[in-house]
Amino acid sequence: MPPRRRQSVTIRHVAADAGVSLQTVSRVINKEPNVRPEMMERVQASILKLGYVPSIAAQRMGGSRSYLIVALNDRERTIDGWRSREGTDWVDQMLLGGMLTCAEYGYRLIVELVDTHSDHIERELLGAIAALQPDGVILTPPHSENPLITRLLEAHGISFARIGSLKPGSGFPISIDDEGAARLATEHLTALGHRHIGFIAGPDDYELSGLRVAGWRASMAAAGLACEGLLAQGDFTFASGRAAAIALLSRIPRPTAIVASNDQMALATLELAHERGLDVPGDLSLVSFDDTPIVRFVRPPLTAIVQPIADVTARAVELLIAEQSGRPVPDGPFITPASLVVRQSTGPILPDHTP
Amino acid sequence: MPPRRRQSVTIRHVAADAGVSLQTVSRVINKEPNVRPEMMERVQASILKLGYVPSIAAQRMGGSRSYLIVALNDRERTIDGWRSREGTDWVDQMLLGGMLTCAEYGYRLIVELVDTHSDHIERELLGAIAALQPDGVILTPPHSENPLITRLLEAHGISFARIGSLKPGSGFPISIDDEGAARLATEHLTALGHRHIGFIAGPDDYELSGLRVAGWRASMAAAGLACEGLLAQGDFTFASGRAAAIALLSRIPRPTAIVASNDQMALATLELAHERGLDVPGDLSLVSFDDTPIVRFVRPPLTAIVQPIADVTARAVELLIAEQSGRPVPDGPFITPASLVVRQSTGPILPDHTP
DNA sequence: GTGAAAGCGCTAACAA
DNA sequence: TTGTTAGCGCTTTCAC
Repeated sequence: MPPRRRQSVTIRHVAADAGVSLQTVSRVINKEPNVRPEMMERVQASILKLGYVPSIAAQRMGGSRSYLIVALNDRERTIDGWRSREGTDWVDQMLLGGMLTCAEYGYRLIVELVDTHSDHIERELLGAIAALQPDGVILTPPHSENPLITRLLEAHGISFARIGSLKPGSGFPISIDDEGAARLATEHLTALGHRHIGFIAGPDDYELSGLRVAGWRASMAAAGLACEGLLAQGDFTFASGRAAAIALLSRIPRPTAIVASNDQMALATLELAHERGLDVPGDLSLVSFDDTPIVRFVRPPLTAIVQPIADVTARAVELLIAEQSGRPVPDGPFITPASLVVRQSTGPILPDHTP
Repeated sequence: MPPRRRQSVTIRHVAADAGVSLQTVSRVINKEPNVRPEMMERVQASILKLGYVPSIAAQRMGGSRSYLIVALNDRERTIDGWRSREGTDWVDQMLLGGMLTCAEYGYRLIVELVDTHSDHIERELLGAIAALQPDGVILTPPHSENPLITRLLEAHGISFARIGSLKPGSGFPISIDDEGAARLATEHLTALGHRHIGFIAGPDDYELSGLRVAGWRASMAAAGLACEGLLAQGDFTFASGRAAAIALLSRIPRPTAIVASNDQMALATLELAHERGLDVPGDLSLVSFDDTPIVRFVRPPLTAIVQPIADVTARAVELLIAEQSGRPVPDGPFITPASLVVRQSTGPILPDHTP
């Protein structure tokens, strides 16, 4: 059994070294007002000299913050992503934006996985809250819209951000501009001359699925194009993407372009196109959503909507910490624009094209 | 400013509900012996009824564990990996193995980034230790061999695992079988008839670099082949891989096969081969190390050594927790075998091959 | 502006 | 086997 470990340098040591009370040191640590500059300097010198760093456990016990932010992800989806090693870097991008921003403010980000479709989700979440006492929680789809979760957080007075959700209600609604992104993708295709543009939607339990469809519809309407028979739905898996692509490519006239709501479904569409002897982009243009690493390595590299997940997560952390600190925070919704990267899976339609 | 949050259900509530002392509840929580079964049941019933979960901050304050394990990664390398979005899923695999295993035991994994080549590495690490008071630390290359880090951890009495390091000394040495993996790769090639097998080594500050070279040398020797002029060195980056590949492919006779110490360098070699009009695997067989997602999506998909990072990390967590709990732990070193996935970048050499 | 007090939720040491 | 006591390191009162 390891020895009982104690803090080597505590606030007490600093106080003694600087010749002030514990309280004064505490005030300096927390950058509170009402401390004379010379006092502050003296204390800070001692802190530096002794290499003092406050214990977050003790800070929390004293009734202050825990300096912990929890990022709540869907267990099944996340683990599947890790196991399958298909290059989905959603979690990495969250860490990139979330961890680094947390670090700037002396916070830490802890990733937690919970089952969305479980009856014991409340128990799991309560456990995490009780154990960690986080100062804030970042909800990711499909948790962002789960009333069990949002209500529980609200009841406990814990601030949270809902990534990928724009509904009003408590918690910061924060998202990329899904509708705008879908418009961007569709307009890119109409500008290339496409008139039959299929769309593969995501599942209904993601709010963003509907928004992306709406963006596509709006863009089609603006270009005076019909949508009938050009919408298929998947659930973000490769298999579902294949099924959707089969439906779209069997249509007559065959669409000359397809926008898929995520990379896996786009990849499935690409594979099917190749199987059917369709050249991409010669016979079929393809736009993907997410821009996970692999879409750059397939042939042809896919034109894709880039999801600025790191930016969105960084934003979420900043809002959470600002609220914690009592700083004024605007209401939102907080929408980050997405961008389109044109690669080699989209091209102009031939004027004499007869599908 | 948010309201001062307190634990809603504390050990006190449970004690009152069960009609026992705080200490008895504490004993039940910590599965200590010397509690009558009926007492235990009564307490556990109350815990379940009230939905009690101990606060790790308070547990830590009481002088017990923090239930936190820190995974220490190199800041620059990690952030570069995330930013470049090249599909490296090292962190994901660490989380997969580490988080899930932590969760089994009621622990949490916290990822920390520190600069290896910094003079303030001690300050950074001390800060993390003081703030978090982790029960264990997982060191990843190139931290695993950094004496500044290992000494500091040792001085603080914190158990740690050194991933990718086999040197004796404190901390659990735990690694994949790098030498065996390199042998596996080389033998695969000799079995296909290759006699000029080049090797691109990693940088010297990674112990595994040397081990992989040793495995290659051993395999070459066993097959009665010479190594002269067939060894080049990179630093795991794409650019360095390209330089190394140029060196190897300029040699006369040109190697008919190359083993690269990681994926990025293998990818660089593949690109160079294509530029020079070399067919893979017709003119050049290529084996990669790591098997990150993208190597399955390039043309041709690369034969690769699979790094069981999740397994290794899970192992590290288990050792750390076992030591924490006072359970007996073997000495190690703990070596996890690697495996080879044969894809389409390796093939037999033609008998009449004249490089 | 600064300091002294009490207490956060829990566990270690001790006593019974 | 169980209960009592005294902290852990910090922050919040509330005095001065």
